[in-house]
Amino acid sequence: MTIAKYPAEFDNDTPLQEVLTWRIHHVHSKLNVHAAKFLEKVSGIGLAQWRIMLAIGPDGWTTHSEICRYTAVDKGQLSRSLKGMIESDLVETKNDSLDQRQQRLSLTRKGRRIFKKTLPMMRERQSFLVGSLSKSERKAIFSALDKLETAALDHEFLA
Amino acid sequence: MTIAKYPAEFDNDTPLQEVLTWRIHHVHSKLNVHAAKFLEKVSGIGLAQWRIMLAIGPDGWTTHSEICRYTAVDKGQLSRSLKGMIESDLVETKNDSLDQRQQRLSLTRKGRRIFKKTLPMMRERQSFLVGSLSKSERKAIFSALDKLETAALDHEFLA
DNA sequence: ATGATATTGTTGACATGTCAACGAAAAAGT
DNA sequence: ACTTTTTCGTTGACATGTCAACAATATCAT
Repeated sequence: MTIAKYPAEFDNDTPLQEVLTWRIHHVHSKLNVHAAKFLEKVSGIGLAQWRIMLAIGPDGWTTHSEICRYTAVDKGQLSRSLKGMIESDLVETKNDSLDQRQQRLSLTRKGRRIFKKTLPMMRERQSFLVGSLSKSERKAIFSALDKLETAALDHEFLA
Repeated sequence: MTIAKYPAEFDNDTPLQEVLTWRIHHVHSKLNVHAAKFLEKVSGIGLAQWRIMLAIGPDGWTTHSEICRYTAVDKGQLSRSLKGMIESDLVETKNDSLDQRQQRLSLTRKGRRIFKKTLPMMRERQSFLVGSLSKSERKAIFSALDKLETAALDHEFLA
């Protein structure tokens, strides 16, 4: 009934090393599920929607492409998510007078209300999670993540 | 054109803390894409398939539920993945004589060939990735991931 | 024994992630 | 000016993740 953390085949030569990506996969999925449940309870919105609200922010007008750069969400996915958020009156749009291609996006009054209610809860959640780490772990995990990211990119050119 | 790493709204009080889950999300997705490309090039199989092959192993007969426990993959997803792998002659099944509900699974000769070719490549990849970390980072990221995982579980009961 | 309960694997439904093609509009090159 | 290239957002296709319902079989309790 217990879940094996480390695939045995990887343990032969290099015991812990091998399974890092595996661990990240699992932890990521648990964190995702947790965030989704939490958000659902707190404000009834989805994780994707929350990320977008965070990128739009409580005031000002953004564009699709700015959100994409900011959140690294796929533009197609963003387009579809926004459609839903406009339908449920979380986001409103207006035309950009200078560039006919883009739309300017902003939270509606309702969206802003939810945003302001949700932000402190999400902060609290993050504090709880990060609070479980020691200071050195906190520092190390960030630099480790950065390094892994660039290592994955570098490796593309080799293999 | 640069991607903002940290959502500004989270930076007010607790600069780095807040975005840990965000960072994990991105790095995980990059690693996933990388693994998929790598596997595609090396042996033409998908990441989900590779995880399953790893769980089955080069010899012996396993069951669906054992693989689920081992890999923490959803059983429905597993069922569907296996269907494809059987079609492409990577996996074969036989009935379990003692329990009519379960099937016993094993790699075919072809599956075993691919497995043996792929394993060292994936080891090499992992070594490359983990090799980019210092020893202390290596240690810290594992314990940090463990703690985050349990913290997410604990938090369910609170909020 | 037999009736309630749990486990195994399949299937359906739906959200999310990833990639590529496309039309419209703007920017750049000549 | 006008052709080429780039950017912006939409849409389609398809893989993956998550949850729940289900039939068949096994286990457990009495």
